[in-house]
Amino acid sequence: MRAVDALPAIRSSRFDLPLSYDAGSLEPAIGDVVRVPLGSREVLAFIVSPVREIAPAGKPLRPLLERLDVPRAFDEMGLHLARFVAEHYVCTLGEALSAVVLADAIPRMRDSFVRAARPDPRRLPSVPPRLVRLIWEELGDGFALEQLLRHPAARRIGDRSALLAHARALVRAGALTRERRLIDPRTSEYRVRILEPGEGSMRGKKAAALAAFVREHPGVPRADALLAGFSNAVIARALRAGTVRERHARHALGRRAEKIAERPPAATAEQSRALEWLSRALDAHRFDAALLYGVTASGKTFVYVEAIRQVVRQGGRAIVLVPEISLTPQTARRFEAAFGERVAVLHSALSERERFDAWQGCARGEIDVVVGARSAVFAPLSNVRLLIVDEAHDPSYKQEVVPRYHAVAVARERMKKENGVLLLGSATPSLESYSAAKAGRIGLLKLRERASAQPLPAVRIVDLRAEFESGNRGVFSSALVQALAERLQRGEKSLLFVNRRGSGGALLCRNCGHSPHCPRCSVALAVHRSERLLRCHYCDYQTAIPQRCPKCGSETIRELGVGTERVADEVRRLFPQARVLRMDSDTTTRVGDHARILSAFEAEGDVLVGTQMVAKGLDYPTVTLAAVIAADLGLCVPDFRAAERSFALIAQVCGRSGRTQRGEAIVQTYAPEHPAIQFAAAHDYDGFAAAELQERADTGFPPAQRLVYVGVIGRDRRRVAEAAQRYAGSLRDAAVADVLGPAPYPIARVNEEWRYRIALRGRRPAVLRRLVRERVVRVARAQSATRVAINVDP
DNA sequence: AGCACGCCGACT
DNA sequence: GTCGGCGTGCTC
Repeated sequence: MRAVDALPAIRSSRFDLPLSYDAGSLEPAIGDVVRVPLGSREVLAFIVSPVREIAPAGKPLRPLLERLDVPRAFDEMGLHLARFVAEHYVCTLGEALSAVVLADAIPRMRDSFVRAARPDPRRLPSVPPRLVRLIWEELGDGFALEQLLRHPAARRIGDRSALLAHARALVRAGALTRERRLIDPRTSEYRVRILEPGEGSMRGKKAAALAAFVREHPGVPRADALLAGFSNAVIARALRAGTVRERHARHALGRRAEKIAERPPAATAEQSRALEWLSRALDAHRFDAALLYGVTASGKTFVYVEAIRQVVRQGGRAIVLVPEISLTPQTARRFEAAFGERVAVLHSALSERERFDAWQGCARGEIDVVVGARSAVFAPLSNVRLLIVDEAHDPSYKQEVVPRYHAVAVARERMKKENGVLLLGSATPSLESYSAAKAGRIGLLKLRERASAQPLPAVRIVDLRAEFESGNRGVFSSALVQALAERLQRGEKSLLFVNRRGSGGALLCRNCGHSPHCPRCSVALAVHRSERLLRCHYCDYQTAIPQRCPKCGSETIRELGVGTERVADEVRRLFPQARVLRMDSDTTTRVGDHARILSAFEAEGDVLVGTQMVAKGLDYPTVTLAAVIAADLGLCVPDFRAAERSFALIAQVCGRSGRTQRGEAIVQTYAPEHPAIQFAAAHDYDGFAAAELQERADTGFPPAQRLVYVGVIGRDRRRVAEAAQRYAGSLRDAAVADVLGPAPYPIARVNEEWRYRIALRGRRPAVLRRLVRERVVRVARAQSATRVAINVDP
């Protein structure tokens, strides 16, 4: 008999069991989507094993019902990486696969209901007559459960589980019959919209710019035009006027015939050394890894491109991971220019269809180089010889929802499996990769010089305490005001980094000390002056800004701290003639906003005010001043990586300044003596890393030891606290790891749920994982009032 | 006795 | 995630 293992495609943290089925005459391959019986139901499942011949044993296997005619959901490497993620991050294989497969490319099974006989309400006392009336008078036959759940009248009758229970009762009574229908995936090939130059002419600045853009890049996908900052309205207008035409293309890959004949600059001595190391490692055809430690603007991308050239020349392939935020056309361009149509750039502006096409292009062998954010590490490319992680220290490589994987760890596993080379690039490496390089466990390639030979900017630390004492209550120190004035006078650009969006922080009543908090989360609400709202940055609860203190009625309720909005206003007040732009998650809600703001800044801006997103990847020659408005804010967060993150951020912000002409940086702080600030100002990563590694060794935090967080979450605070105590007690009884806590999370309540956390610490991650599996995950299945959230290597 | 509800464990 | 089995407790 021919048996094969299939994993039911059920997203559950409680179901983690590949089941064996009789393959019959089907020829299922790994990653195929099949229909299988499961108990009394039929569900979709993924094939997770090759077919094997077995002797018919006691009880017969149930059969595979059908192999669906869709492209396979993953390949052998995808399955291998999913298994790695499930094992390493303590989640189910199904959860891990959800990171590997494109959900929209998989058909779905949908429940729908067909009406049989309208029931007599007296015979079904448990079902509200209102619901029966709704179903028989308003919904059509074959209505989906989701349709019922979305109906406003139904929502008033009960919540999801109540409505589902009622529907089940009606099925049992014979009033409804239930059908399972297959919903086709939302993707299909050959359907990418691309833009080409047209004959028509029209007035309008934006439309003319679009026409020029399309002439420059004929065949550019519509998504790229959006990403480049042209809005749908502009595109629609240009199409109507005929200045551009749109057509459907097979996929977005054939377009880069444009050879940006960019002659590669000659390599610096340091770049050559790095490339030689990589060349040797690639030729060795076994796993190797290195840290490419290069200061800001030292030409890391050049090394990536040249190393990939070698790989491609030898018939291999490469993946480049970049933090989502740096996925600007600027970065992607370098790779497109070098590798043309053999590059797939996976960015957030792609539609599901385009993403699917790019994925299929990989699977069909049409792609040699993939550039993308975190999830691109799972791209179905074969023969990947080189995997590059740019800005490898960036926190966005850790996925914060299940599966909570770190792309660098997955990249490493992938290269081990494929005997390839892993290259981690950073100006401020994570302490994990830095200590690995220092200890000789991975290679260390250094780029100490900026490619332009410009020195790093001089950094001035401004003590805000002294500023306050001398009577300056404003956002800007006098040094910063003066530096800004000089830049404006000389027509140079400035960058102001603020680590908080909105106009400010919390409201605080100077009379009674009251501060309005979110009713669902335990955080203060942030002031958003321009929208005249208080907003929760965790659940987005919104309410009006009170004029008087809601508690004592005093009018002395004021903002505490500053955000991007307030800083931008302040610049405009001080320098009315300055052209000020703001960039944060409030001003970049739509696709293309990011690029629109950046190009406006490049073209005619004087001052750019922003959060994290201005710190990374920006490369504008005329920025000669970069400033951190309040450097200590990041140091106050209760996270063992607070200093590391602050150092990286300050170094990055400073690195934006003076890339091609001499620049300076200003760091405002209430804690000028803090090592993270001192070392960052001195451009001394090695000094910082040595001090911080010593600190981690003393306190037992990573990389000295490994960490697993066990979160216990639920609506009832007492039950959550009790469950957390039980888990902690049981973990301590095992006596194989340090158990810290439980303690409330730094934000103890989010969306009406309480959260307690236990930290497990030990030297051997496998021991920690086994402990969590045996004493938490297994037990958690039986608990319904609380759930657990496991975070390995947080 | 008949039936709704909640809690478990099984699902190949 | 979903189903069915089983025990409990309520109503006719």
